[in-house]
Amino acid sequence: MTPKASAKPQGCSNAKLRQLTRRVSQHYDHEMAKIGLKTTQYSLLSQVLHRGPIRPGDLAKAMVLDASTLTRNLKPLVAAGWITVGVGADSRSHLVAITEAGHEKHAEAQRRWKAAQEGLNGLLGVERVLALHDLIDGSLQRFADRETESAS
Amino acid sequence: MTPKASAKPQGCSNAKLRQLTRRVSQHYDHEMAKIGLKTTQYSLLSQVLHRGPIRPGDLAKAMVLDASTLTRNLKPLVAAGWITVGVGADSRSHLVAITEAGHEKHAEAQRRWKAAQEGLNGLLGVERVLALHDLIDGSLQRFADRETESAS
DNA sequence: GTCGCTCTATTGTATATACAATGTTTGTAG
DNA sequence: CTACAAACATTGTATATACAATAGAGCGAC
Repeated sequence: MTPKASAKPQGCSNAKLRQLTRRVSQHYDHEMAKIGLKTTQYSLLSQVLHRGPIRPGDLAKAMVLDASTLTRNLKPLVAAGWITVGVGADSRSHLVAITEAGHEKHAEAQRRWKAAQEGLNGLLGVERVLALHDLIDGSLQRFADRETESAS
Repeated sequence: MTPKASAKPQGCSNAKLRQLTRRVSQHYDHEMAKIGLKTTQYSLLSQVLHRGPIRPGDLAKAMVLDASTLTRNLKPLVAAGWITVGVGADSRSHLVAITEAGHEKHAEAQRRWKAAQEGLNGLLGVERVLALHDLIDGSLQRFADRETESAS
């Protein structure tokens, strides 16, 4: 038996992940704060730009977010006039879309995002970031697969 | 130039990380919910058990948490009688400690935590989890190093 | 000794997050 | 056609999170 095969993760995977997420989000937030945005808001704006107009439920699924969380996260963006939530074909469903002002804000924010992204690459090293992306993507896929299975 | 050297991370590192954290935290939370705890609360209980009695500021630093966040996260645990916040030697500093009931709750919760941890290992694969731990630890170290530098 | 500076922690305010409960609309069984 | 189930989104409630502002206690300079 190789050492690798018998090694077991030490410490709480969840706690470690949350710690790193706090650090990284703060890094991005400090950049975004210069233009009055949170990184979560930039993410949302970006997703609506690329996927919208889209129903809230579908957007929540795409972002791996609870639908109720999405509803609440949209509020400040709607209040700022960057996003609209209108009625869809079906009167019980809605449609989320980006506005002109939203487009402009996104373009402005994208420059900050790139700065933050490159800052992180510099701090952690590009190879480490690439490795992290791979592991995260693979892990997210496992979660997604499990959901698909259980639905069958 | 090798392909590896020129590769750049695609997509937002922060968004990816947050997505995975949501998934993983939900996984742990579903296990912890059986005994009426959030995983963040288990983490806190665990840290106070191992490090306490400890001053709030020191605990916050150790957990990479804002001091104000710690103050608030302690409240439900203090209300439940698992943790106490008393005065320290210096009358402006406090001391956080675990109670008898806190010990018992922690022991109960630890069994759930182990189940969640092993469930995650099974879902993602032990090697992937190990690789994630390494990358997270290395990344956290980079952040910590930067702080030390800037303080010098 | 007292005025200001630093250290420590908490409270004010806003967002992020999720589960449970609710409301509203649509479809369907009878 | 009516009563019930399914689909969709939101609101109720609680915790997590951070920055800014506040409060209170020690410590030094003079």
